[in-house]
Amino acid sequence: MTKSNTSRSTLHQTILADLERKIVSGEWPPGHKLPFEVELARSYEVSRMTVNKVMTQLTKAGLIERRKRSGTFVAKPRGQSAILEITDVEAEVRALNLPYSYKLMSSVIRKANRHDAALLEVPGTTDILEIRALHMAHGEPFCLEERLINLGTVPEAAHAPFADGPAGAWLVQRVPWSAAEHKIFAITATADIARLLEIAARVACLLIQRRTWSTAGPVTFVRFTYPGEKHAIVASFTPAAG
Amino acid sequence: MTKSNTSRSTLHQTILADLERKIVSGEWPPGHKLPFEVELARSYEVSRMTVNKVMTQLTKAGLIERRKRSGTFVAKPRGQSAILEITDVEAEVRALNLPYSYKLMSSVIRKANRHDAALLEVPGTTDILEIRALHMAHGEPFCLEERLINLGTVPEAAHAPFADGPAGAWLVQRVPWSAAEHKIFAITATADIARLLEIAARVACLLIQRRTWSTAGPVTFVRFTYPGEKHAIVASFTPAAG
DNA sequence: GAAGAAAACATGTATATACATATTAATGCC
DNA sequence: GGCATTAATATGTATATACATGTTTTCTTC
Repeated sequence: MTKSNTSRSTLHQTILADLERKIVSGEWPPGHKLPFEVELARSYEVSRMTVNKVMTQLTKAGLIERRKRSGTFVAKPRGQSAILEITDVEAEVRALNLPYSYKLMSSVIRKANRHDAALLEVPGTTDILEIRALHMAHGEPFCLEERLINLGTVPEAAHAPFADGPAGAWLVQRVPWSAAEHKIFAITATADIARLLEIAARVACLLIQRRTWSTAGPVTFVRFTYPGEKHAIVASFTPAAG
Repeated sequence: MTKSNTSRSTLHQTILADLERKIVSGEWPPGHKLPFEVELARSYEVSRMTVNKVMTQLTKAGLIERRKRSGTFVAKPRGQSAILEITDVEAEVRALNLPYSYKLMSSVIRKANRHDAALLEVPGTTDILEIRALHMAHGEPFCLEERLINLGTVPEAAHAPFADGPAGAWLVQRVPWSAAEHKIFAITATADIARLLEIAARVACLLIQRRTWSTAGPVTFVRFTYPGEKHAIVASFTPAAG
C-alpha cells in the first residue's frame, strides 16, 4: 500500500484500538481465534509488520495469546490487569472457592450534588445513578460497594438490571474504559458501615476508590469497603524489560 | 549487518536491558542525553529500527523522554512507576513539601528463622539483615519500615551505611529488581506500632508489603506501616491503547 | 498402520529503505 | 539587529524483504 494517511491518528493506533474494542466488548470472547497476521494486514490494507507490532503490544498487555503455526487467540480473563482485577469482587470471592451472591440495597437517580460533582468531575446539573450494594461470600458480607454512575456518559445505565448482578460487570461490557485511577485507604469502620458489614464499630477496613473514564468522559466512581484485616490487594510487576 | 545471533536472548532484549541498567543504576542520571539512534545502532551493530523499537518501549515505560531534533534524555524521576513510587517514602514526604528525615532504629545480621525464610523465600541457613527504621516528616513519624534483606543475594548490604539513609534507595541503586510483588492491608495498630508511630493503639493503619527479586534471587522483603486514615495509595492506568 | 523425515505454515526478529513530522539552526532580506 | 524563510536534523511511522523458530501436517518407508 502507498502511504496516504489522511486521519490524525496512526494506523498502529487505529488497529490497536479496533482489536482492543472487539476483545474487551466481548465481540471476540476468550478463546476466539483471531485472523492471521496476513489476513488482518490485507483487511486493514497495511503491511504484516504493522499488524505484528500491534499484536506484540496486545500480547504484552495480556489480551491475546499467540502460538506459532496455530495462530492467535483471545486470552482467558486471568485478570484483565492486576489492578482492574482488584475490583472484580465476584471473581475474588469465587477464587476463594466460596459461593457468591449480590444484594442491591439502594439505587437512586438524582442530580449530582456538590459532593458527587467533585468525585466524578462532572457539572452539578448532570444526572447520576447512585448504587449501594453488598457482595456476599457464603451468605456473609464480603464487601460493601458504593457507586456513582455518570448518566451523562452512560444514559442506558438508568434502565440496567442492577438488581441482578454487580454494576461493574455490566459497565465493563458496555463502556470500555480508557483510563482508571485507584486510591487505597485504611479506614476505621463507621457505625453505618460496621452494621452493613456485620462487624464491630471502629474495626480497620480496607477502602478502595476507583474512578474510570471513557473517551466520552467520566464513567463511574466506586468505593469498595472490605472489612477487617484479612483482605489484601496484590499487585505484581516486572519492569520494562519484560 | 548480517544475521548471526549466537546468544539465546534477542538483540532487542539485550539492548533494552543494557539501557535500562544504565538508567536505573544512575550511570545515566535524569536529564542525561542519550546517544542518537544512529550512534546506538552503530555501537550495538544493529539497524536503527531495532534501536528505535527499544527506545519506543523505554518511552512507554517512562524511563526516557524524546524530542524530535533535540534527542533523547533520561526522564526525571516522576515516579519510576506508579507502584515503585509507593515505597519511595522520602519522595512521598518531599512531595508534600515537608522536611524529611530518617531514623534507623535497629539493624541486625542473623540466620533466617522459619518466619523470615517463608517471607523471603530463602532456605533457613541464609544470612539476613533485619532493619527497623522510621521515616519522619517535619520531625514526626510518617511511616514505619521493617525490612529483611537477603545477604545471600546482596552480601555487600552487610556493610552498607544504612544509618545515613533509607535502605530502599541504597538497594535500588545497586540491585536492579526484575520482579516485585505488593500486598496492601488495613490493620489495627498494635501497642508496639502505636508507640513508635506516636498514635493511639487500635487506630487503623495502611500496611504495604513489598517483595522484590533480582535475576540472582530474592532481594528484600519490606513492610511499610502508615498511621491513620490520611494516607492513600494512588495508581493510574490506561489500557494497552496508550 | 506406526515411526520418522520432510514440507508447510504462522509467528518472531531483524534489516534496509522511505517518507512524515517536529524542532532547531542557518540564511537572506530589509 | 529583527524577522521570515529555508535547510538541516532526530525522531516517528510504515513498508517490503529475509530468514529464524517452533508447530502441525503430510509424506515416506518399513
